[in-house]
Amino acid sequence: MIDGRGWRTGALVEKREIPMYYLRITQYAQDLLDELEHMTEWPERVRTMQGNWIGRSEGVRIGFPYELDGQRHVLSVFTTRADTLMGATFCAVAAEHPLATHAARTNPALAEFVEECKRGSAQEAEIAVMEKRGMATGLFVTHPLSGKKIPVWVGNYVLMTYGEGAVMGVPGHDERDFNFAVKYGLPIEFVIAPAGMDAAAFSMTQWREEFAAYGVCINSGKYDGLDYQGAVDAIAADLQKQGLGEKQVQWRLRDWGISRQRYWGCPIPLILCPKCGDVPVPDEDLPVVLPENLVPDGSGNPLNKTPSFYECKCPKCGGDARRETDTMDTFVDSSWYFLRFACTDNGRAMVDERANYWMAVDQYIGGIEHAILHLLYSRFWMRVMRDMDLIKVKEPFARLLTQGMVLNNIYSRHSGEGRVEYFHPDDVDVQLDANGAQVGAKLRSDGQPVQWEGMRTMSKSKNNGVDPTDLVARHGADAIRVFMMFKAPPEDTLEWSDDGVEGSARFLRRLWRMVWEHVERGPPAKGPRQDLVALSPAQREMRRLAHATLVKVTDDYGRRRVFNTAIAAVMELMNALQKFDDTSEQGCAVRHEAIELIVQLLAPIAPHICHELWRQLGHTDSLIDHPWPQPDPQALIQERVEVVVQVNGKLRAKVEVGASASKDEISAAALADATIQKWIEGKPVRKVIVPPGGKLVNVVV
RNA sequence: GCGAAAGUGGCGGAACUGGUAGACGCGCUGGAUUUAGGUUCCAGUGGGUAACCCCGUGAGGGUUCGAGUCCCUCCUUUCGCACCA
Repeated sequence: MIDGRGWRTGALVEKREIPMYYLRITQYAQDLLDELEHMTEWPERVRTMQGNWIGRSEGVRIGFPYELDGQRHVLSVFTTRADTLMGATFCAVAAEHPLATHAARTNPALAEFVEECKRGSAQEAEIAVMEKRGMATGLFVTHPLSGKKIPVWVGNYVLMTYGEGAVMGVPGHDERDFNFAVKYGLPIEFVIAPAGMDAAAFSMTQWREEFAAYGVCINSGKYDGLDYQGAVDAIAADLQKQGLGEKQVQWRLRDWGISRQRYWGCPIPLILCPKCGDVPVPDEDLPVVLPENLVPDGSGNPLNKTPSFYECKCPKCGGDARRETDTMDTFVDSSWYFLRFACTDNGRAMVDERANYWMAVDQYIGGIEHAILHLLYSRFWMRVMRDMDLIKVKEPFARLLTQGMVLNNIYSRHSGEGRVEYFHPDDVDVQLDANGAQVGAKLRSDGQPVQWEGMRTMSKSKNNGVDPTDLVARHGADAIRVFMMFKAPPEDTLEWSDDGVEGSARFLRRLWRMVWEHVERGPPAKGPRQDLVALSPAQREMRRLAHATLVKVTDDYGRRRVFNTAIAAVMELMNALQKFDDTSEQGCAVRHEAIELIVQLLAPIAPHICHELWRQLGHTDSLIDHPWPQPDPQALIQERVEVVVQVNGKLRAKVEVGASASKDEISAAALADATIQKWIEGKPVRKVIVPPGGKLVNVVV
């Protein structure tokens, strides 16, 4: 939608009331919220976002009585700040509220305003930034506690979909109400004294953040002196006595409207009978099958123009009826498709017993953009199926990984008439300065400059997609896997880079060559033989590094679930091993052990190459059947360790001490160091701090 | 606007519990090998400085012996906001 018109047809967009089918997700709000707490294998931020989306708030429903056409009615509002009720100076209702409709009947200006509000956006983001406007209805309601008459306004910021489509206006203690009151000259009353704020600071013209703070009731008659909770409790009790309110839990979550006015979705299996109402399609007539020969012409749902689809008989009374032509939101399908993988061959039921065996999904992967809707709808759908005895589990996804999207460079040229042409990064040569920073880009075919628009999500329209099959053919699937796992943590966006893939391929070639040379040098059939006591310091250090890498990589894969640092650790080990040119029998045995570890550690990332290298190393079993290696505690022991010495928090020297040195020994060694002596010369040493771990000393002078 | 994240060299990122900032890789520079290009190998690579050193994790303040990490204020970017899915 652009400027209130559809971008394709130019048609004016308007809000319209359409009867729709809703799924009552709100009925499960509490359980959907409660269970989040136990879903520890989901990312924290997704759980937080879902919790906020469900949006439980505890407050008070308050009734403002009024008379209309001689009959007594009550305008209901919900508030989390019932303590401010005595400061309510107006009420505001949504444009769709019955009171607004009623008042508009006799008030043309109001009718026009109401119509204007209805034309406005329904999107939360747009409502939030639009100008707050209102108009008096001329109607008044009675304040339930003070008995004062207070005016009812129509506000374009009041949502019909939240609560009952009406709010009380407390300009003294709500910023939105304050601005509204100032704008329209409505009275402002201050009824809360925020802690630590001087009462003289109250202003009738300038909003201050503190006005909304909790505090003690003032100017509130019998409630004066009560704090937030005391006032809420007392006011709720008084309202309840009069039948004009009670404590209530309100949810931000709305019911799920699933009707879509288009034909390429799953049919809603209902028949609309003028006599019997909405009648479900009988089981034996399911599924309802859509015609496949329809072509949308841009003027609404083609099913509405297809009598062969919508004309039918009512299953109850046999009379002429009309089949529902709205179809379902595609989120409906995505809410349970995963269950069907367990029972694809069952054409008689949604699921069968096998789904109970396989569910929940052990590891679900999806983009962060699905953090709320898809993942919440699926959780809801499972609960419904469980309540219908179709399945036994209620949480669909045991562990969730929200992976980042893949980005690539975008290059374009903008022509005069606002047209844009996008060029594939493969067809562009990049110009670099002496540091390797990108300073420009040219199209290879004509040598003329193109504009770089940064790294963005791969898409057809931006012509920056990459076909993985070409790359797999050129470098092998292992190299692509190593690149993708190495480039960034899986949750982060992945910036595509041909050079990066090249680097991963180079790394794997280096590994291949290293194993090859090792195997050539001596028959591994002899097996690794190490006399641990007789290892030289260099051999011992090599062996320590290999086992330390094993510990780190195991932790990264297991507890931390990050792969880029695991691969980096293996690369480090390989770099060290390449410098280790010890060809003695002991040296070869140490190298053999380290190489085997590398092959095993890398196998989850580069399975094909590692499988083959494992066999080259003389094994007859398959690597995938081989148990994960265990570190040798003996190998991890260090005799001497390096200690970093700081003076006033700045790194000044490094000293070596025995691995079992005490704190006193460490600080003595640090203070004895010549460089440190120079730094502390002439200044009294006030403190020497040796934090646990014994890897660092800070000398404070 | 609201909710959720993120911001570290030329680039992607590392630093896990407040303790050596820049691991690892890409790129770049120089050299070796090569008829040449590519490949491979070696060395260097945050900024300033002749050096000692100084400065540096989006900006500004604070806590601490010590802050990329904790606290406060602000800026920017990304995701979501219910009819794109």
